[in-house]
Amino acid sequence: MTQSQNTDFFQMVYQVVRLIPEGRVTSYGAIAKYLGAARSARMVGWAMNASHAQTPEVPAHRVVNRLGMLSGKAHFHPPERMEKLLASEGVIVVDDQIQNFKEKFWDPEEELGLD
DNA sequence: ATGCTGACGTCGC
DNA sequence: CGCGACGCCAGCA
Repeated sequence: MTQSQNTDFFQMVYQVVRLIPEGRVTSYGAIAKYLGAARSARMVGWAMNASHAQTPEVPAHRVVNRLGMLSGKAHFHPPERMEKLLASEGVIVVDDQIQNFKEKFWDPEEELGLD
């Protein structure tokens, strides 16, 4: 935390999202919570908005709402790209809903460690 | 400069 | 147990 803590929030989100292993998914709130902004889940999604501009392509398709629903699917290029990527990684999506979401869920706090 | 919206989530009633 | 309102912060009208 020696660094700033302003707009770096976005960078933090990208960082965590990039750590998501293939075939796994996480939720905006999980990331936000891990960053210490559980009430700022919206910002996580907003960060995803700019994620496409990031050099290391951020796997935003691995980030969904806590319901396992492809809420941001409509924001992809094209929208079907999201489930296509997920399906390519072994994540089954039906009706914009991830199957076995709880099983595919990847919690940064649990995988990366609380700290 | 002010206000509303937005890829969500939690708290309240 | 179901629905409503609020909070978070940044971008855009």
